[in-house]
Amino acid sequence: MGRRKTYDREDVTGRAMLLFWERGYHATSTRDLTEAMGINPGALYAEFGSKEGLYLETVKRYEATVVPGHFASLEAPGASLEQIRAVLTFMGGIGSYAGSHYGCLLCNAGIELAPTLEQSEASTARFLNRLTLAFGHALGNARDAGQLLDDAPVDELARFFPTVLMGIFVLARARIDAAVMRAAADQALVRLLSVTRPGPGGPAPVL
Amino acid sequence: MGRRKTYDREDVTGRAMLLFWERGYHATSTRDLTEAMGINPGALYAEFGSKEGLYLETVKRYEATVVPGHFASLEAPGASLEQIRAVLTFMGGIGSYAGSHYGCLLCNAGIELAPTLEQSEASTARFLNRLTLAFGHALGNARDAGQLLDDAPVDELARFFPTVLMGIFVLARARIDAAVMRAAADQALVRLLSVTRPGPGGPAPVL
DNA sequence: GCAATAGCGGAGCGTTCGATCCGTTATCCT
DNA sequence: AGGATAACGGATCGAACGCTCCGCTATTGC
Repeated sequence: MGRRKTYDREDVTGRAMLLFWERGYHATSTRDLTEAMGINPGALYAEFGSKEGLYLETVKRYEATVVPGHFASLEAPGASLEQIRAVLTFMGGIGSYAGSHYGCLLCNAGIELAPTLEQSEASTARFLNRLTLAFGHALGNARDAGQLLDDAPVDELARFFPTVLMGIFVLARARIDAAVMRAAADQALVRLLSVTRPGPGGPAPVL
Repeated sequence: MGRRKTYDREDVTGRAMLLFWERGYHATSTRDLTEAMGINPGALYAEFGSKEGLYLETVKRYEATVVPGHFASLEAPGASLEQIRAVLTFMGGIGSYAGSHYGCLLCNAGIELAPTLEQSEASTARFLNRLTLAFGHALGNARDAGQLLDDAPVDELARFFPTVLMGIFVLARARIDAAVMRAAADQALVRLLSVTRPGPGGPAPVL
């Protein structure tokens, strides 16, 4: 009974996410948030408890929507060489997209909040671990399918690629020339190519 | 004439730098700063004009002291393969050092402030460019000395290595397992090894 | 239709922010 | 020594912060 909410929780969470993503946590005030979300302070605190609570909720949403949008292909059962190449190529090119200066919310969180907010540190660690597992999964599949040399250091590569991506996210947020990101991704791809077994079903040309 | 300052400008700038480095810009209040610097607000504003002015001064100091401490070897006239290997190896190992969760002030600035403070974006771009030139310089020397294959993509590698370092800085700040950083640096080293010419004066074993 | 209830709207809470001001104290020049 | 000057110390400014409260409105069950 009683009045119905005039807002949709997922909708307003998404709007808040965009704001935190673009400006960071501290540079986004509750006033900015309520305006962008189209709700009043009372609703914000009834729904999310605190600014921090709202922030953590936007992180959840990011993990549930944005992250899969880019990495689900790597996490898919059949992920293999082709998916790794696609992800690295795409990330190398993000500098050309409008909005790339948002960077990655979880990478931004790792820099701005990890030192002072334990749950933020945890979310970045979770993200890194997820990426490592995803790349490891795809690399393992590739090796099992005979696409990789037998001595390819799968575990090391699975840690290497996410690190390169973090670097690219930093560059994107600082609006560094897109060519730098592209070069970085290309070199990561060359490293991948160097452990790839030639032959049918093998690598497509990278450069 | 008049009373002498009871503080040393470089000393207090250094203290402020440590605070900004550890906590970021917004999470550091002027009160925190004056306490750590051992001066009162009046002195801060007489000396630096504003919190932002002080911050930009700490960035200058960082560029003048901390950055050369890590990359002067690459910028030195005789820099070559050995120096590149040393820098990458060191950075791959920073996760083992106490204080590595500070990350890199200029990388942190690129994430937290680049979107809202133009001069901060510029400082990160300047840093990236500096690293790219430094690696390019050392790689060029290495090629000229016959340490690299003739078709080694010097310019691309000079953009690749700084990007990997940025990724490592993010990981360090988020207190990710040191093994991840090490693996990332190792793979960058392997990529370098793959364009290295075998022979006398050539590469030492990496792994 | 009417009381009960849940959400809306927004004024305003106490606190902390970045920044300023001024009485006091120390130092320099003559 | 003494006047001029510059920095100290810290109280305090207005604004903005995160957050709360309450009168009002819309919706519910009976």
